[in-house]
Amino acid sequence: MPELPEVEIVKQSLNKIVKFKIINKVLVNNRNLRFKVPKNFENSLKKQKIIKISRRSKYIIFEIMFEQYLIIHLGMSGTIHFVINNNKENTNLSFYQKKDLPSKHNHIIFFFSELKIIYNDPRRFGFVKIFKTKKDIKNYFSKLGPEPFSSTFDLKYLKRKFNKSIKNIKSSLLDQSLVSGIGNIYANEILFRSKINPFKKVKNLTLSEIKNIILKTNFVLKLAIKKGGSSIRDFKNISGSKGDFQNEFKVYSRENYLCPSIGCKSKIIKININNRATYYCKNCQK
DNA sequence: AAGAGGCCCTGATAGC
DNA sequence: TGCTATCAGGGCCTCT
Repeated sequence: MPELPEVEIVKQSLNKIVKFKIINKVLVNNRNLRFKVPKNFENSLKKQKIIKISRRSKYIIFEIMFEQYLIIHLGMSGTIHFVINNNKENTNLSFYQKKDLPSKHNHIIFFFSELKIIYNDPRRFGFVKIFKTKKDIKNYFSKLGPEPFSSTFDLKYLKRKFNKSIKNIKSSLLDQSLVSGIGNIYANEILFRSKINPFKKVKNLTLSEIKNIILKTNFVLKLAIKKGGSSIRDFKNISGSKGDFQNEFKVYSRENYLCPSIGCKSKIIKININNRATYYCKNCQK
């Protein structure tokens, strides 16, 4: 599920339902996530007020009074959903209520006065962390490259980085220290729409190709956010409804389908690059 | 020291 | 039906 657009959707929903609310209680059912959930986790958050929820790359950040930061990473299979308390059926939050809740793998539950937030993650590649100072969280994110929408993710920046790299463009887009938030689905989709072969060495990209990559990165990610993200296996937003971007896939998970470009008779190829499934059209992507 | 590969884990699906 | 193998949206760690 979770690349930048999906995490962005979750973040937006969380702001609608728990911003300015107080965490009454935290229950950890399973501490064995990607990293062990620390012993003081529950107590650090108990009775604390959430100021706002933001996002950096694929991380959700809860800013909590006073000067405390909770980050949640959803890994490969993490989802967040919520349940309204029985006695509050008719709150204005009912609209978001999730219909059928997963029962297994509900590892962490955050209780609020009229609802609870549940962190579910079958594969447990996700994790939570708490930072006590702004400096600590800043430091934690210091290795991340710019956000794709940020003005520092520009032609000059990429050209400079690409000149020093022997990598191909596909693995570069997945390199979170180059640009943060793009995952395997969107890397494939961005390259198709840029008409660039995933194997192409970044050193050999022309200026107009790099420009195009920036443009298409923005286009694809923004469209995905607008469509509510991609749902390919499990739920997506916190209400359990699916996103629509999977219907916009041009190449991802479309091996042997006809290339969607008008007039192109080639079939979409699937091949591994750095152990990640890579889909592309040999004819359109040079 | 950048870059490639292994690995953490469960569940869905494909193939026999 | 029931087994085994393969694959999945990520990122940390180790080795070269």
